[in-house]
Amino acid sequence: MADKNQELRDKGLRLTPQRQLVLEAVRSLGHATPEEVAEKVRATHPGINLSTVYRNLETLENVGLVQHTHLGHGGATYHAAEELTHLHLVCSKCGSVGDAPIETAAPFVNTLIDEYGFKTDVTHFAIYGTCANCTEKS
Amino acid sequence: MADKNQELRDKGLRLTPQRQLVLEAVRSLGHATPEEVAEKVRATHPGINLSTVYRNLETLENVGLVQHTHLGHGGATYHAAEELTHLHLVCSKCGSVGDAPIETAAPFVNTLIDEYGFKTDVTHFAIYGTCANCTEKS
DNA sequence: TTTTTTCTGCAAGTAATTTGCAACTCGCAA
DNA sequence: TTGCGAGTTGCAAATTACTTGCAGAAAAAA
Repeated sequence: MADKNQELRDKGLRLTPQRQLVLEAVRSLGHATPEEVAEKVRATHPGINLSTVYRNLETLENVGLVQHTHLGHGGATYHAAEELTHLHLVCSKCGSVGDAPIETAAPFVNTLIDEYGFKTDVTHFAIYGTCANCTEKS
Repeated sequence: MADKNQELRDKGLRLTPQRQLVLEAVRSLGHATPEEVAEKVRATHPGINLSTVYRNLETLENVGLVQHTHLGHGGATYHAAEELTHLHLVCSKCGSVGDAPIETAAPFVNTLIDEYGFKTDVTHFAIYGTCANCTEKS
């Protein structure tokens, strides 16, 4: 607990219960929209305000503890920064979010750098497509 | 002109001036948000309504003449279907949209299919990163 | 031309996120 | 341990981006 306090204070942030709850929620949920984070937090702290969740997600992102990804359809989803070691495979049929190790894209990433000077981090955005499940069904 | 009329009629669509203007705007703009399409169309046809633009983009997408991509930040961008033969390299620093041929990602796409059964079309979403220009500057 | 049916404009409605502001509270400092 | 000041919160209103309902307008078919 002391560590966690430190972790936030080190970034120059105040240690408020709301802030801690938001960070814990993001970490335990893996992938989550702001709405889902709020829901999770409210399970133990009903009074928390949605805009507080939004503000804390932004703040935590600024100090590098969480990051967000656009999984399409306007909604951003957040995850803890330390979990960003995989690609997001989002199924546009069923909406499921799968993972694949980052190495899968390594050659692709290198090609983009070598040929276009474009440095990309494939963990920061979603890869859209159709998952194995949905492919079978159709 | 007769061809273009045919092109829409063949899809079972009515040939309205608004529709034609929206399609032309998408084709001439390359990448564009609904707002930008509306702006372009209004340059020659001030009376056109924004919801008409949205509805036409949706309609045109349904018949396969245009497609949209999520270039992050909630906003969808549209482009003519015939142009969809490249990846979108979006710079998160300067916002510029670059292109790369689809072959660049072919091995990556194949790996996803082979190992995860995940079928993706990399032209449908943006690849985020930092463009060569912005990399130099920093 | 008349009829049928799709489109359009307008206005109101949503959903998701942001912002202004007064009240609050965390952390340092006395 | 108490007090102060800056960072935070809650609330309500504002904004943004898009959607929807509907009546009248205008294509295409008859």
